[in-house]
Amino acid sequence: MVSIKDVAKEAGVAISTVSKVLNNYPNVSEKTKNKVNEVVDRLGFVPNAVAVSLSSKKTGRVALLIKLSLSTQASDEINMRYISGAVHKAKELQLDVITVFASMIEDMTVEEVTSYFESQGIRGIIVYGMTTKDKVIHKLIDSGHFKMVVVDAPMVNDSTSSVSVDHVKAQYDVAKKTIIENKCKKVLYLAGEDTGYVTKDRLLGIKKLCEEKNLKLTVRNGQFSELRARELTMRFAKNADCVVCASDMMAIGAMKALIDMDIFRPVCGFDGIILMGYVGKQMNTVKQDFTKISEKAICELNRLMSGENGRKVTIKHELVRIKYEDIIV
Amino acid sequence: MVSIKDVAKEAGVAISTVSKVLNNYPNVSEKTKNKVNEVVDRLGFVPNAVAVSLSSKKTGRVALLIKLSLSTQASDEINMRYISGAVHKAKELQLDVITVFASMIEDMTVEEVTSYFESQGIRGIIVYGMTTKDKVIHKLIDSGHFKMVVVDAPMVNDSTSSVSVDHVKAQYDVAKKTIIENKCKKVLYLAGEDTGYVTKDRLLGIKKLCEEKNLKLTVRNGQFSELRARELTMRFAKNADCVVCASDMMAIGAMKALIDMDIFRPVCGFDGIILMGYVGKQMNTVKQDFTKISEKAICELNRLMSGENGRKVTIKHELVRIKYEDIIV
DNA sequence: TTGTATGCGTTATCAG
DNA sequence: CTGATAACGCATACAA
Repeated sequence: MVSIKDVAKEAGVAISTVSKVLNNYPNVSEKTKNKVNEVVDRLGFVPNAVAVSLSSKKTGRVALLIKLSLSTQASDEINMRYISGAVHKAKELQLDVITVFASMIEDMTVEEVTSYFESQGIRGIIVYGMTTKDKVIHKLIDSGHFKMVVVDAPMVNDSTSSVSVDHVKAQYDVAKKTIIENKCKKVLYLAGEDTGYVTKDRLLGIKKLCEEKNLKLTVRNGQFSELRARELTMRFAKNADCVVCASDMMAIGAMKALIDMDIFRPVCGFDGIILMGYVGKQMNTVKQDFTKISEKAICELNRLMSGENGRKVTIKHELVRIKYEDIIV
Repeated sequence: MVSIKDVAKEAGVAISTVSKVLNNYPNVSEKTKNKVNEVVDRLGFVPNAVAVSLSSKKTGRVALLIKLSLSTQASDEINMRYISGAVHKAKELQLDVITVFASMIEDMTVEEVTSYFESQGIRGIIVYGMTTKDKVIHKLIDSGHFKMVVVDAPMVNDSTSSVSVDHVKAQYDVAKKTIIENKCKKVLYLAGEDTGYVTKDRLLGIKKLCEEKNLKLTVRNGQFSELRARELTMRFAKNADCVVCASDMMAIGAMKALIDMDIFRPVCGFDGIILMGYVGKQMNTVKQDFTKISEKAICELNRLMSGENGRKVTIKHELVRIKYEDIIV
């Protein structure tokens, strides 16, 4: 392993000089700069990241905190998009990423979590899919100990940014499109887990729409569960003329139930997962670009880590219909 | 941040003594051991992983090298299982994991890849889904520079282990079951990408079966593609009485094609992904426990890193039929 | 059994 | 503009 010492010796300069040209310090003559760079290239020297972070006390190390709740198709797809978006962007920004699953820290106290991350040299954390019940994460955010970005939760303070699509508007938009296309009057809305922040927002969206359009709205808690959506659809769909769902998995459950019941109701979902193409019936849904959301989250974390303050970042969404022909590869 | 120095001072001993009790060295009196441990607990001291690895020159740091080939349902599900299995087991073994996507190193030379991983303090690498065309990875393995575990590829040497199910037997088993259940005579086999190591093995399995049972075998290259499987099924399924596929995605493509063609042929797949439950028809398939495979891979890497030699590890598979009722949550 | 001293590879602070 | 030198937090050979 070629170290800075080797470079220094070979170039006939001091270690500190090499360090300076590596880090683009001023006050280094062009001549020595060139000489050092030449040697660096020739020897294929790459700074030892471990030593750099020990010395500089800055790790640029980031943790992705991911919930592996239900092991459904949907969550796998979404989490993979999150991870790959983050990892790629992180490499670009020279950050180092580790993946942590919520289950790994679930019975730790804030202090334990803090020292765990600290011992790992973590400076920033991205939290995906946080709920109101995640007390430890709330405390972590309040402590201001780490720079944090929460995806799909409204936390913002000096060291915390939030990144998400506009769930209120997105739910409003997709439902409106579906309802107008089918001239509906009575909406069955299957909401998500009531501990989720997005659940509240999406509910706001559908309520706003129904008030505006003067539609009858029935809300049931489907807990983001395909099975639960299936049951609720069986029970309540007859009295409605469309089923608006707060997630694609619920939309799929609802649609499959309707097919089994042999009645037709337009259904719309939320997320834009590939599985929507396999159900046999097309549905409107909100396409969230999870990769991009995660890239933005990394960028935002980078911003925070360079000293800037937290803020709210909103990502654009898109309305789509997912067909089998479109997704088959 | 509480350091070893603080602990030493508080406990009234030398830093080296603290280090010794932390690392369970012999020759430390019970008394000081207790005292130190008490202080460690009280102060909530956790060793700084960065400093540890710089000092010991051993990082225990591991990279997961993942291919993000086609962004299909299947690969997301499989990769998430791989990642979560590895991350969890790694935490248990006190290893530190980073995720790297093949695309991030695809246009690097071996030297560049080596110094990249080296600079990141990586000592071991798990390669998922390697193909015969991955020249750089081959060279990396030959170099013996890192401890490596290849999942689904037959590489083994002093510093390299392979982990996978027995693809020959698995393909043989699942096809046999399907063929016997349906009394088939003429098999259409849709093989995978011919650069994949598993492709060869699975092909061996089906060939063996067909010879044994004296069945007519037609082999076509479906490239693990759902679309390609669809096309091939449309073209060739009429002349066969069953379709054996080297992957679930192809099985799904084939089954959907058969439904559209309005003819029936038993179809079997390979992998055991959840999506199989959404196709409407049940199929036999091989269930690979990707989480466990990845856990084993980490264990194996840990073994290699503690000085042992590479070997071949085989994981058990299972034959299943995936029904919608089973997977809905 | 315990403590001292040195080094790991780098950055940063000073003199020169 | 350049070069010693002291950190960073910990491990470890060696001395006591």
